[in-house]
Amino acid sequence: MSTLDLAFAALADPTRRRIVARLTRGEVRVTDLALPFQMSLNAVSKHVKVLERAGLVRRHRHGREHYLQLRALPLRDIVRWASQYERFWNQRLDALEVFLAGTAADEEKSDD
Amino acid sequence: MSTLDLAFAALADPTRRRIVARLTRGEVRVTDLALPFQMSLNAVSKHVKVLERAGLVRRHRHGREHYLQLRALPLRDIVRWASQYERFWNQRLDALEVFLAGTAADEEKSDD
DNA sequence: GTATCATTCAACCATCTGGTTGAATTTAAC
DNA sequence: GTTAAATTCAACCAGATGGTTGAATGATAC
Repeated sequence: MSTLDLAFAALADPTRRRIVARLTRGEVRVTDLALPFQMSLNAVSKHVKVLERAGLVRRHRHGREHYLQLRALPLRDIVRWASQYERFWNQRLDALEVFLAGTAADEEKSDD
Repeated sequence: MSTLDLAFAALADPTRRRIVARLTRGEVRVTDLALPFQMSLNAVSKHVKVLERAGLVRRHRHGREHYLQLRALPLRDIVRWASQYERFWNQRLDALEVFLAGTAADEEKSDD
């Protein structure tokens, strides 16, 4: 599986996106991370492992505690990949915009 | 499932990302779309449906032919979501960069 | 050293996924 | 109107996913 595959797949789960969001506030232990979630610690632990495999989380052990840290580079790759298509979301959003855009045609082949 | 969930999940598959890329060159029929892929037409058809459900592809029928069109807005949502974390991939890429960055500390809590 | 805390490992389960094949549907072609 | 084309639908299958519970591991506390 490619790194992009892994990153996209990891972020497809809302629990894992919440974990990513949580990690912006700094390192957390697995147990603390799991607290606000309505699922077992084991389930959260598995989610963390998915994020780790995607390179989105780094872990460093300190005794029996595992501290988790955000690793954002895969997010940059995702932004880069998706940004290729920027010109496609700026154009032809819906019929109204087509109308409003009116004569301001751009170079792309137009179809509806 | 949220729209972000669906978009991330849809893009986690390399075949579907190839389909998205292909659609930037304009509309295609399902059959033509399927040609370069080493899988059955049915498999491609299913991939297209996943992209449709995620709002990344629009279909309009013209007789018995289904023309597929890229819908890029969900990609914009993904870029928006991931870009929240930009500050996290610009900082502390690895130990070397930390060293090179040297005294140029920023406001975020530092941990390793 | 024994009890306890933080975490993972392992097994299990239901559901989803990505592929297949074969039949059905709808439209075009002759 | 029969044949053929474009596509989906349906059933099936193997493997992944997201959750559970219970046991194992490893470090701390006392």
